Amino acid sequence: MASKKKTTIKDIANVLGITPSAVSKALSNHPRISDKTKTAVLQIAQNLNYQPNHLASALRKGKSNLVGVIIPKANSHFFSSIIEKIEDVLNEKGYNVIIAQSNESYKKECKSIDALLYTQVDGIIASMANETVKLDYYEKIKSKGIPLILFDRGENDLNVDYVGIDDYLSSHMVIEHLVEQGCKRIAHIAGFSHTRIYKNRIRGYRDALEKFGLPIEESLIIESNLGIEDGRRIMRQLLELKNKPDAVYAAGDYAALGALQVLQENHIDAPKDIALVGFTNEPFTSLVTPSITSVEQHSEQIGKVAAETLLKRLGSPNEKVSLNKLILPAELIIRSSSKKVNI
Amino acid sequence: MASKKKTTIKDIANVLGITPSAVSKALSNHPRISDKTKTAVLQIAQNLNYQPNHLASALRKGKSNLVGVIIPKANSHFFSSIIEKIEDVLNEKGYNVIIAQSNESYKKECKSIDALLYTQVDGIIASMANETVKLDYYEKIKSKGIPLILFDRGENDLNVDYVGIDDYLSSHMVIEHLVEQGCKRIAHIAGFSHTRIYKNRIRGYRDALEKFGLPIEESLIIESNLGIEDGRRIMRQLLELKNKPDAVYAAGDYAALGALQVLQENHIDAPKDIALVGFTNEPFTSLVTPSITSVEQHSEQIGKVAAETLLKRLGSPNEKVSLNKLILPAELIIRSSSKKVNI
DNA sequence: TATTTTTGTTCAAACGTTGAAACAAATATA
DNA sequence: TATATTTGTTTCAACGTTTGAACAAAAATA
Repeated sequence: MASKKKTTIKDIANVLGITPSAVSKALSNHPRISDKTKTAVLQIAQNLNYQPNHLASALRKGKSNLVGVIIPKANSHFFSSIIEKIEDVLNEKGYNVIIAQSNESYKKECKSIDALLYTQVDGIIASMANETVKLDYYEKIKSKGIPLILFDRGENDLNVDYVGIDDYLSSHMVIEHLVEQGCKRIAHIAGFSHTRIYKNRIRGYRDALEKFGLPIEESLIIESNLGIEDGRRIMRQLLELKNKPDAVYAAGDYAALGALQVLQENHIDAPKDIALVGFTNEPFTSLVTPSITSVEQHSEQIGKVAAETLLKRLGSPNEKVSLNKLILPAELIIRSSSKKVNI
Repeated sequence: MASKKKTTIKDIANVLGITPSAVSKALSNHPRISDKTKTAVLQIAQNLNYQPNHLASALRKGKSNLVGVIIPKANSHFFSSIIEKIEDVLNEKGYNVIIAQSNESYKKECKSIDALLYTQVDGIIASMANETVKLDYYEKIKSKGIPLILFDRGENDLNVDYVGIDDYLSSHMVIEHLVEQGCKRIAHIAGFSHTRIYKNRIRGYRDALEKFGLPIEESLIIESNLGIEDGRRIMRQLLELKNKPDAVYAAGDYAALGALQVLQENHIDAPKDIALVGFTNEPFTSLVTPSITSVEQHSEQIGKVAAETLLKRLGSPNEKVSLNKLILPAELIIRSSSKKVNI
């Protein structure tokens, strides 16, 4: 079968009686190659079904045209649509994208980083695992001079480009909305405060309460991993308080969903008895009954901007471009779970 | 900064006063290299922070250790957990995984295939886009002699290894369950019959009805893309029939969810009035109320077997191993939406 | 016609690693 | 002690492409 031996630039050269180097130049449209040769080369290349050997050219050029993307989990609309957008933008410019999932594990994240470095990616776009507190592996990327862009889950200490939303302001939007609905005791199912975005959401929550003259009660702020089970557990915990909240703001949609389930199991009406707001605007928030109010982060936009920022870095390497901290606007999507009927 | 020039095998050789080739052999634990040199090399490699250049070794060895995975959309538990498992198995053996999403588009799928081939992947694991009917690009993979494994969405005509579940039997399980619940008029929200898996689900549905002595009515079988909107549209259509069904079997969970929404909007009780069964066991099926009965395909298992099958091909290339058609068992997860209370 | 410029191509080295073959030294076997 | 074997290393070419320099021929300029 013809499948065994791949055709190389050399084969084309032989057919035409010219040198491989001429073929190479012809293929890359070098100005000094005659149009005659160029068309001839293209023709033969087609005939022989020539496919350039990326490995060889990458080696020679010291550039792999591969970009690594590290995400906690592809299994969410948020991340998968970001990836889709990143692919769009980078493919357009001739880059291919390698996706690695950390599964929220620090160890897996480190392995992924090593794998990407080993594959000689030209750049990395990443969102950190929840678990990650040590930044050594990210420092490693930086120290190799490989452009690194963080999105969503970033870390200020790293001093790299970042794309995300204004979590602090988003919390304000949420609280403002709930206050407008007449809520006075707003609980916060929070993410772990060692992660920047969750810390900011907590800060925003506190400051907003203060702004609206509501008291801050520590018993109403509970940190977790924001999974469904966390939401269930914490909601139960909140319902056991002598003084129950009249609203719950969860920093993640899955936690919000868990909370909703517990409310329904206890025949507590959302939004009438307790209003509920989530975060991330996962598709299911609009599918469950009642639909859940949530914060849309415009993931495609985040993906687009992250990819474009990387391209900028790749275009002008080791240039001392000042750091980009790109904060995109978020949007509160108001649904049934927080619309008090009596208002 | 030290980041600019990467240390190579040559640098290590220079430090130790030996040849690059000796270093290479030491690093790959060649038996003829003395332990003394080996430890020395390892030591210096560490000191100089040496990272092997994958590109060079891949070029030389004619093997990239990269495997491409093509999926329609990462945004589902089914596909993302398959990927996770594939990564597990392949990373273990020193392979890295490149993920490409086709977004159910034939054009994007073709582009992805080209990108993977260009990147010189050693093998490809793929699940075909719904849209795909022309197999030319998959033939291209085959013709290059690159191992190809299909899963879930496969195609018999391609003559390649396949991993999936027994769709025909799964339909039988569903119908049997519904019949046990006393259902007599079972509608089928089907996938497009040009796709093998959906064709088989339809065949299973028909044959099972026949087996249980139930009439087959063409008006109760409607093909679609199985999105939420499709489910809604088709459910409305079914409710307009003079003779309504008493059960609906959807070949996809999203379609089932859409159907459920329409039932609730029309105050039709599931399962009492109309029982409902979905397919794929997406996480949300257990989260909505009522929870939706669905078919679990054991995605991790599919991922594991697909990866292992590829490894087998990579291990013994161009060997005439007979084709593997691996059909794994599926499982019906019975939930509220199909449990008739009066039985 | 002599000289410069332009055009189209070839030459040769490089990218970093690998592995077969060659080789010398050390060790074992006769 | 002479010869065979083993051990540890070096030599060298190769993987396929790219690129700057060199070169000859053709075209333009003087």
